[in-house]
Amino acid sequence: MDHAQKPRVRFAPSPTGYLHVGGARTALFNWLFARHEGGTMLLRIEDTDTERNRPELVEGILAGLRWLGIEWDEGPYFQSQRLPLYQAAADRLLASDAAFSCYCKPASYTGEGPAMKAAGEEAGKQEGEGDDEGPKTKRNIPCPCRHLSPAERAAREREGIPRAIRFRVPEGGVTRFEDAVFGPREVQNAEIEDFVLLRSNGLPTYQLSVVADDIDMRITHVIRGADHLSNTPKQVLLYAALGAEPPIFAHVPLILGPDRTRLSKRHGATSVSSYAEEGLLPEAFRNFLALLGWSPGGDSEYLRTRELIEKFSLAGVSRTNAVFDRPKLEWFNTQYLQKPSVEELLPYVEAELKRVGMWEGSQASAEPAWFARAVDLIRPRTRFLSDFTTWARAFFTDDFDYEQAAREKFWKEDRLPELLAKLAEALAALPDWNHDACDAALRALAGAEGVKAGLLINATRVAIVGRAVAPPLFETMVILGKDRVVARLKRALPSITSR
RNA sequence: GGCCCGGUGGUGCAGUGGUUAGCACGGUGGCCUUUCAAGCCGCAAACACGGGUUCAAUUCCCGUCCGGGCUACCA
Repeated sequence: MDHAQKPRVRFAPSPTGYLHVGGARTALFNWLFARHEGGTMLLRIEDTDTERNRPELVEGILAGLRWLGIEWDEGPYFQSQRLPLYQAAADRLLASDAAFSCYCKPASYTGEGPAMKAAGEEAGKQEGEGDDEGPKTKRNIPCPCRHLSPAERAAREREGIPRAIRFRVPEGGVTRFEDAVFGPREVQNAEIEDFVLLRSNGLPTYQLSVVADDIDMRITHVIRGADHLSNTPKQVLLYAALGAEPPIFAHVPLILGPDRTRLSKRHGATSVSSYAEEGLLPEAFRNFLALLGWSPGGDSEYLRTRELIEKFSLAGVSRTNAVFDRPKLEWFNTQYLQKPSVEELLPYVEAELKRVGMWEGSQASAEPAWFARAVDLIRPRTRFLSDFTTWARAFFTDDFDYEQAAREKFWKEDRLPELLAKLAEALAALPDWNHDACDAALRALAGAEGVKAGLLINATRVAIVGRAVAPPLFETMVILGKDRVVARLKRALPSITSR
């Protein structure tokens, strides 16, 4: 039955930090794939490292996914609540001699402490700890416990030495698998060390828990960052030892900072939540992220989510690391601020107005139709949601001020107070309040006074919205209404004089 | 250090054993225009380098360089 073959994928973050853009992109690819294939997406929290795990961060990760609009069909599952499964898997491996007990002190049998290269430290992850004393070379010295006799093992058990469980990697041969992105892969088993499955505290390591869970949850496609590519052979070995068929692996390229090094804090905002706070539209962020390491082919890059889902395929995933390009992200945001229907945008603008306390009791909240017209008028000039409450503030509240640069640019002319006072009078006398009437009244005044219409237009704009950059004047006047325009014109006079 | 992956304008992606090497962002010039955007039109800008293989390499192979990943009782 093919309905039984529907793909099952998962996003499996570890709560050691917030949801960062790399994780978000991985989640997005899984989600797009699942939706495209009509499959199932699960969420699994990989919290088996009690040292680094911060339970309180889980909510933030979920919030980030929700903001992005990535919904999961199952979960979240917590590995910390599934420990018996891993224990059982370890027991089976021990029983079949595919694993063995190790009594070494952590890392004591290898060459030495961290012999990592300078570049490896950069991620700024944890404390550098060990100093540059240790040997620069580190060989994969096999763990001596691999060959312990039953008697020796029993002796150690009697002594109560803590033990970890390690996988017994086959002596020779090669391990192969096919990666949907990187193609056929082949690794000499001799290159793989006897990795730890179960720590001495009884908790599983990533290698064990990820495989045990992916088997148990019937995951068909493992779509994850390419940083996991090198460890995949270990997992393939585990699948075999556990008698399970491995899933299809698809490793997606990493996201780098502008300097082509791993994206990190010093490259600026890397958490999804910071983009939410900044006033980006989730769909814009999704569109941007989708194109990092994936190409739909074709010329257009502005792809609504439904199109992304339609077009997504693992075949289009690139093997080259991608650089996070902030300017392009902003471009996408302006696209999503301007192209979709106003109705789609309204909820976001409403939320933004509420966020800064400009919603309650406003015309925007009282008159939905007016609100829609105002947003439609303002949005062509916005780049962020926050623009609605910053430069477009005067559309929603009388409490605004005059931008200094605007005053200097358009309030130079000495006659302005006099002219604007006359304009206020003329406008107040208008029987009908519409674009053409306002336009005619202003131009008539300009003609009569012998000044260019532009002078009045620009000065008036600053007077009624406080900004040099704003929507076309007469449309703005119509939205604001006669009373407000006249009042604001009069209110501005003293400020112009005192310029 | 060892093992592995990658390398097309500044950036994200297309693409091909023979192409005027395509699109988008950004940059730049112009049009439009009451401001500023948007929009439209144009311009500059790339196959990392060195060897091969081949009639022909951006494309296939090797090396170098550069970048990245893994090499944890982290994920």
